[in-house]
Amino acid sequence: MKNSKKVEDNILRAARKIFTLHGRKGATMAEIAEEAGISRTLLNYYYRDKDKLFEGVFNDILTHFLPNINEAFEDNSSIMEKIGRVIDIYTDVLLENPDIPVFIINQINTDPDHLMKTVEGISNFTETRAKISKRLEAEMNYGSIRRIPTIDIITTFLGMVTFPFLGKNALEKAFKLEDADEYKNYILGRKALVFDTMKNLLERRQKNVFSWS
Amino acid sequence: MKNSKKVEDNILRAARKIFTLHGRKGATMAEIAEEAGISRTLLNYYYRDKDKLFEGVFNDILTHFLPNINEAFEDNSSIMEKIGRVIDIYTDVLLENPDIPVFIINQINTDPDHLMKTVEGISNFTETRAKISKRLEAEMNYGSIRRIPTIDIITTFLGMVTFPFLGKNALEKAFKLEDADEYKNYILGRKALVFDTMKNLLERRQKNVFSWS
DNA sequence: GTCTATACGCAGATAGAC
DNA sequence: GTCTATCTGCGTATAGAC
Repeated sequence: MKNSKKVEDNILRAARKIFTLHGRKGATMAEIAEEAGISRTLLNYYYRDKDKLFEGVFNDILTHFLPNINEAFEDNSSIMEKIGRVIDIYTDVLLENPDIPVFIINQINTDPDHLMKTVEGISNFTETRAKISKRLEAEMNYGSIRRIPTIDIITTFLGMVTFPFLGKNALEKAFKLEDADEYKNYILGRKALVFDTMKNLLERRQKNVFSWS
Repeated sequence: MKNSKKVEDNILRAARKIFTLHGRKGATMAEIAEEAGISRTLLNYYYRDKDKLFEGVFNDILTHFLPNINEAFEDNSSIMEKIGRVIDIYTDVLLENPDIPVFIINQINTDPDHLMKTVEGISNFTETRAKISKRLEAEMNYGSIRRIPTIDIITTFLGMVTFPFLGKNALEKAFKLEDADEYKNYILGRKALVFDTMKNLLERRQKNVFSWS
């Protein structure tokens, strides 16, 4: 049983890579099998068909992409401290799983309904989302952060955190990040920049700072 | 000739949609033909094979994605005015072609070399890039903007501008943007937020503002 | 669990009539 | 330019031996 567990993990890793690269339709069982180092028929033994395999990868990715940020909202730290922690958590998870953002974006574009429904069905997602909204609302009422739409907070955060992973291959070439360490250091150093951006987004300031015309 | 031009444009539009959705491998000629409202064989008449069609879509997209921002760097306006104009240009182009970011991200992940080489071969890309770098360098030396790596400027800009398009379908559902106008207004309103973020990134400030630990 | 052999359908591409 | 018919190969999936 220990060995078959190991094989299954390896299959999931290989399948994730190929599905991310060529999409649900474009990926072939043969290529996944080759990437996993097993035969096509053996792959079919573990996952009876392509759909089952995709669902396996899909669920595996979602559980990683939705790290438990619940805990960050449990203690009595300040809102900016919480945001710093969430940036930390997401950055570290994505450094370990850099292909997750590409996979999710493709899923959003090919089958958004399936994605949203699965996400809502997972553990405490809805609960966590409500908790975060409530906290932000309270902070805005109190005046400790600026009153801006939640969608702006979320897209700014996700855009800043995920884009370096979405464009990884191009960034490495365009900016000559030769080895893996250079890329990793760039990502780690970026945590502070993301935090500063979120701070700038949320902090209270004089009016009309947004207009440039 | 006028009619065949119209048919070709329609094919490119359909092909772009299907390639974006299912990838270069996953997209089928039949589905593209159906989307374009013609038969498979007629599609083969216009584009002899799938590769030719993909290249057609690819080049079409690149010329749109690399709008001529050269002009923005020609006059003697301030650096922030230029950035405001570039945000304007990109936002407007992407509103007209919202699937471009997804297509590019997938291309980055499946065949980055091909992408980089094609980009470098296009019009005045290299020249424009050099001009922008030079200008940023000069501003940093002069002290009018903060000294930060170009990669941070580029990823912040591209992440802020493209993410709402990459995640369009999910954002519309999560934040109940029911009709097309609501999404468009959100994107247009976001221009100011992107500008403010870039301003915050580039403006000079006291040291250590980046640390939160 | 892992292999070989095989069946079946789908997708790409061309020939040739009109 | 647009159609019908057809060839060929690839990909999925299962049967069955070991």
